[in-house]
Amino acid sequence: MTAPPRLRLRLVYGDGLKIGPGKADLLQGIAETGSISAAGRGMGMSYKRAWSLVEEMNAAFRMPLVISSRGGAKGGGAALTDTGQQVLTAFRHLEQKLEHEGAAEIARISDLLSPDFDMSAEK
Amino acid sequence: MTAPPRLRLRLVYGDGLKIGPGKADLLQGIAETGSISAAGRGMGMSYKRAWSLVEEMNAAFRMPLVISSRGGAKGGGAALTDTGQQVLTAFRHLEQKLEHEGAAEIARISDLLSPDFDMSAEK
DNA sequence: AAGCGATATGTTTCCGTGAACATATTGAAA
DNA sequence: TTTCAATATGTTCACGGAAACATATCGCTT
Repeated sequence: MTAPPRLRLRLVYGDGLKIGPGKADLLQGIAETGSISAAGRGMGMSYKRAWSLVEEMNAAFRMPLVISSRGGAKGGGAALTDTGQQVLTAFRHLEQKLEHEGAAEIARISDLLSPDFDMSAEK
Repeated sequence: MTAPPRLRLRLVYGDGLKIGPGKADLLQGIAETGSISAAGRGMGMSYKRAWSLVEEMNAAFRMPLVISSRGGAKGGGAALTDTGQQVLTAFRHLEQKLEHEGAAEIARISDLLSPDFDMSAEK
């Protein structure tokens, strides 16, 4: 039996906006660390890139998903807004549903794979 | 209400193998046209790329998903094997399930988007 | 035997995305 | 009032993947 795959899912809106694992992980990281840069570091992402994604998300929604502050005791920080938390939660639920409800189809594909296709190195 | 997003989902196996919308569409195109190049053309993909994807898939599964022949009256052709048809069908079912079962979560996110984010130009 | 259309495969060119580097700004704490 | 850590933002550079270009091969038709 071949090891199950990781599922990657993203919502693609008509314009450039895409919401996928990258943004979801970033939101989660910000919620956990209280910092854009720390969240980025945690997932091997440059601050520049992390900040760009945050900016993109904040611009796309009615209300920002992330609020941030500069200066102060610890230099600044960031946190999820209520909207941000909602988006993250909904996305995670969607991922979970897919994994559970789609188990049969996924297995059907995995079982057809060549046996020597197991977890090895990844790019 | 913001237009619903397109859902893109892919299965990522440990090594380089990824199965997503591109390969699924290609398989479907081959089934419909009976030709790798015609399928590629139909989706704005070079024959080179289309063929590379086919080669990749054939190598990853126990049995090839696509069989092809060269020469002959019409130059050659290609078709899905039984395995190929199974993989395509399973993937499509997975997509449909996601769209149906995940409608609530998707709406939850879409409703938070800025109103002026509708279908316009796409990349 | 010549032609055609599609598969098969290699080589080179181009471009967008992210990495790397650089700097300015902010405000509480020491 | 100096320091500090994180936000904010711009610029340049390198790399990988896809496109573009180029051939070779095959086998039914005519």
